[in-house]
Amino acid sequence: MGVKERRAREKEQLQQQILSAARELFVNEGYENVSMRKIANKIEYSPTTIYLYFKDKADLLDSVCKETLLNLLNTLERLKRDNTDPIETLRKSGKAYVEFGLEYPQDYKLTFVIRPQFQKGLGLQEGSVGEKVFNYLREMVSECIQQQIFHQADVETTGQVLWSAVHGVTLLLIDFPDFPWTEKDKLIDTVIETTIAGLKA
Amino acid sequence: MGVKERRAREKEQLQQQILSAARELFVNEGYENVSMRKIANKIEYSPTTIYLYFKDKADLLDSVCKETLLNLLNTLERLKRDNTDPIETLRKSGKAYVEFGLEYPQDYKLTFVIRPQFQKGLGLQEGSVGEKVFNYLREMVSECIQQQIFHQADVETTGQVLWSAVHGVTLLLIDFPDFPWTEKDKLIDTVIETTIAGLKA
DNA sequence: TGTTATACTTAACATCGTTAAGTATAATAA
DNA sequence: TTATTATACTTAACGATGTTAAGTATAACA
Repeated sequence: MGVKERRAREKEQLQQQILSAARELFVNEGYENVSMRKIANKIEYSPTTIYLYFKDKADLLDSVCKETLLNLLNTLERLKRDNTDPIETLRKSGKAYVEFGLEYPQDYKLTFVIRPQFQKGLGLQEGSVGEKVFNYLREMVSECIQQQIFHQADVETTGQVLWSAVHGVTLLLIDFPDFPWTEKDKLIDTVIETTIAGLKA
Repeated sequence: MGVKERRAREKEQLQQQILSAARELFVNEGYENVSMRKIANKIEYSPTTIYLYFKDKADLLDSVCKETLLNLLNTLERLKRDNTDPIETLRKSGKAYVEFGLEYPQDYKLTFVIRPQFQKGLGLQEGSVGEKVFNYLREMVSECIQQQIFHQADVETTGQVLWSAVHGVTLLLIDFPDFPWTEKDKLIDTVIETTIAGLKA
């Protein structure tokens, strides 16, 4: 009776194959410039096959995003495990957050900019990966406040200020690649340092 | 010999009519969901007529955004005229920037998020209104540095850090209206205060 | 060996941005 | 006033898009 299991395995493999092809194309060519036919070509199936595995193109991007956000969450939580100093963890987390956005700009923009526009409140609703990421930020900030590193005691506001800073610099770097930015790493570091310094003051 | 002038006037009127229709549709339905045919319908001309006035759909978006940016620039420059204290002007400008974004969220997103996606690098090039807005920021930061208010002497980096902060909080407030934010004005003020404090430190 | 469910494909639809060719009409010249 | 020319706009079409309905092989089962 292993037939059903094998079939299920094969389906899952193809689903993953579609997902991988879509990710690669989305990242390299941009969501709008990737057609279902292009994805189908890449995996050597007919375009309609994709619809047996994903509701539509947006669902496909949704799935790609969820995967990458899980990666981000993993990266962040690994950081927390390896570090004991909360302020240092916060620093590294901020950097990792921005770098994630720059590595997967399409995913980042869909999740944090495009999708909320059409599906209001769906980006950070309960149980979503996005919410888990913000919860991670809450925990870190909370530790910093407990150790009296930050002057202000409001976890929520402090977290939101930090998030604004990293979100802002991430999107600016993504959206205006030709602007004469300060060297990328220096800018990111300065944004994070400035915000932390401001919270300490 | 007023014929030519009248003709030119009529052409300009139609151009403005197209622009207005496009803005209204873009803002209400989103750039991607608005077709050239839909715009044409609204002004009761054939779709191809639009191409006699604008190179393509992206050019149309470009023009809409330029208008929006000019509005923002006007708001900011009025602020500078009324104020002498540079740090106070900076504070108020930051607040005005965010409030502009929240008052015209669709325009803001079109200009700073959607357009760069379709017209790479065209948002802040030389002579553009976007560049003028950033130049305004440069001047203000420059004055603050001259008066030795900010510790760091790098005008560019300092400006970019400030921009990241206000851009970030603006977009977060627009895109996640259902998130349990700290009270709006308090959050905006805290973001600006924190960043300025960090730059002073 | 015949039946049925599964996995995939073919063909088509409506719509998109955009271009080339064509047509009225207004302005000019005779 | 009439013929010519320039201007403003439209019609028709192209290739490509996301997506759906209908059809076809093939594998699994009775």
